[in-house]
This record gives sequence, structure tokens and C-alpha cells, in this order.
Amino acid sequence: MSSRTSHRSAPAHTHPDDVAVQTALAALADPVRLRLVRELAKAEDWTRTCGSFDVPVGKAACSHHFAVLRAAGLVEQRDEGARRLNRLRRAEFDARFPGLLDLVLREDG
Amino acid sequence: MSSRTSHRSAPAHTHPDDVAVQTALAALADPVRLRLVRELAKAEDWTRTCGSFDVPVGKAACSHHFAVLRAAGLVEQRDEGARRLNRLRRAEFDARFPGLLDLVLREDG
DNA sequence: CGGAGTGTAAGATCGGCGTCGAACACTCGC
DNA sequence: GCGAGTGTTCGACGCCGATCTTACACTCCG
Repeated sequence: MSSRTSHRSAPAHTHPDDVAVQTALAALADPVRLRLVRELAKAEDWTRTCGSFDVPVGKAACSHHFAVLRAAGLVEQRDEGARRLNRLRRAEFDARFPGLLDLVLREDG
Repeated sequence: MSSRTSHRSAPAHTHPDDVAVQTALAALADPVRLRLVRELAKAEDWTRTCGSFDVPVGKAACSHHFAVLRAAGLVEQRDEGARRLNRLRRAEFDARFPGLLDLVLREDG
């Protein structure tokens, strides 16, 4: 058999090119998601797991927020063993919405 | 007394500089408001009245949306006689959130 | 195998926002 | 002054989204 590590269904991703502006704006308009994106931006790619973020919500809500970010083309997720690693889609998202990511990241440092 | 045309209380404006990113994003994340902003962008300053927009909502809701846009520093309003004229705060808003307005206006032409 | 860790899914709740209808305020023109 | 036109305010309603709790699935490790 494929000796790959995961039998889990890979999460459904949406490419930024297929995302409407409204969706992108709505995704970033939430305080929790904004924190996730900003914190994710400071980290190396594929280093942060879903539960490693300092947000004032339970893990279920956090999982939900990552699903929204995924659907907005903002993050990419990859399964590695029991953990699900994340990566901010900087270049792709910026190509689709030039300046938007810079804008939300530059705010408040 | 002051012989000015209006006894009406001038609407309270918020300068883009005093607006949080979240507020700006949330303001633009609504479909109706997005239409208002886009349509307003195509028009000359101080030419469009609140009720002259082709949006699928009643005038009460429309008035509400303009209040939100005002609070987000996106539009400026001025009373002229019985009508309330609008203007998109292009330069000021773009100075505060570089590229954001261009982004939402470039979409869909 | 069995337990610990991690993430998702389902169901329920709750608050907020968008909407409407009606009432009110103001301006203009007759 | 009176009516028409324009816009805001208020109360109520409905819906969507954010959250929690619980239960389940999967992986790693002892």
C-alpha cells in the first residue's frame, strides 16, 4: 500500500484566484481570524499547528476559523502525522489581492 | 440667525485615520455597501443622493449602510437643501489603507 | 493494544447585523 | 400653509455566523 503517513481526507483548498473579494474581506474582518493570520505570518511555513495559537476560543471554533481561511485562499494545510500544519499563502494571495495582506499585516505590528 | 440652508444636524463623520482595519474590512464586506461604494466611485463628487442608488433594499436600510460607510471613513456627506449629497473619500481613505479602495473598485470593473 | 494528543463533525445556543414598516423631521415649491 | 419629496430613527423580526459541548476519527508511542 501507499506507505504515506495519512489516511485522513486532505482538507479541501481554494486557490485565491477562485475567491471573491467579499469572501476575502469577510475572512479578514473577524478578530480571531485576523490574529491567526498575523501570528501565522510571523512564523516559518509549516511550523504552526492549529492548536498552537493563542486565541481566546476553543479548539472547535479555531478549527472552524481555519476552514474559513482555507476557503478564502489565505492558508494552506498539510497533514503530518497526527498534526495538521499550516502555511500562509503569501505570494498567491497577494497576486490575487495586491496589497491586502500587506495591509492587515502592517497594522499594529 | 445664521442664514445657512440647514437646521439639520450634520452627520457625524469619522476620518479614515481614526478607523480600525477591521472596521474598514467589515464595511466593505457587505454586498450592498460594496455596490454603493462602486457606484459612488463612478460618479462625480457631490452628485449622488442617498436614494439615487440602485440597490435592492429599502431606504431605511440604505440610510443605515451610509451611516456605516461614514463611520468607516469611506464617504463624506453634505446637506444641500432637502437632499444629502455624497462623496467618496478616495485620497484620505487610500492614504490610510493603501490599495484597499483600488482593490475593491478594480474588481468586476 | 490502549492511552494521550490533535483535529473535525454534529447539534444547540446566542448575539449581532441587515432588513422592513411606520413614524417623524426637514426642505422645497406651489 | 400645505403637500410632496427626501432621509433618519425606532422597534421588531429573521437569519447567519461565532461559540461551546460532546462525540468521533486518526496518529503516535509506550
